[in-house]
Amino acid sequence: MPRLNRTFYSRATVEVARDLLGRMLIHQTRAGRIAGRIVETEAYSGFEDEASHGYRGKTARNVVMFGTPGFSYVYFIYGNYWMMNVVARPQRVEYPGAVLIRALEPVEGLELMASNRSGRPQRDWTNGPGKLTMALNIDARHDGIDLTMPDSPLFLETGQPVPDTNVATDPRIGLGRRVSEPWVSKPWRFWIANSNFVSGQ
DNA sequence: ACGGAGATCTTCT
DNA sequence: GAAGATCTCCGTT
Repeated sequence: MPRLNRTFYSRATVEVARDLLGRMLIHQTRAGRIAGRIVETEAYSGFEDEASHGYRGKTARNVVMFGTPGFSYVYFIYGNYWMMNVVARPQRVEYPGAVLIRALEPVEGLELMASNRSGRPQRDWTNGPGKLTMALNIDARHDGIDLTMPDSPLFLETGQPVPDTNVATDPRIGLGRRVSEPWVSKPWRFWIANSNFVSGQ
C-alpha cells in the first residue's frame, strides 16, 4: 500500500485531520510491523489557537510544527506519555500546524501490541493518544522524522478514506482552563462514528 | 459505570 | 514554581 505523500500533508491542518481518518499508522520495528487504522484525530492550527503548542511562537520543543509538512512531532507529557502528531499545514507559510493521533484500531502486529500493553484487553491497547504510542513503541526517537521517506521506520499508508456520513466531530479533549473561546469550542476533534476504538473521554 | 486523585518530569514563566 | 493535547488505580454507586 502506498505511503501518504507530501501533497497530502500540505493542506489546511483541519482538513488533514479529517482526512487522516481511515489511514494506517505503521511502525516497522526490529521485531516486526505494528500497525493501526486511525480512528480519531485532533487539529492544532495556528498562532492564534490557544490550545496549540504553536501559540506564542516557536520554542525548542515545537519547532517542528513550523517546518515541513509530513514530519512527525512527538513530545513527552505528564511525566509518562508520548504524543504522536503529524505536521500538516499549507506550504510556504510560516505557520504552526499539527494533527494529534488520538486513537487507532489495532490491525497488524497484534502479539507485539499485546506485549506492549500487557494485561489489558485489546479494546484498551490504542484508544487514547498515550496508549497508542505505548502499543506501537513510539517515543523520542521518532520526533522530527520525515514520514514520507521510503526508509523511515514510522510512516502512514493510504488505507481506506472514510465517507462524511461516518465522521463525527466535537470540541477537542483535555484542554486546560486557560484555553478560552472560541478555541475551546472549535470542532477540531474527528473520529469514525461507529468505531469501537475511540478514546474513552 | 463513574469520578477523583496520584504519578511523574519536561517545558516554559 | 506550576501546568500539562494523559493514564491508571481505587473508591463509591
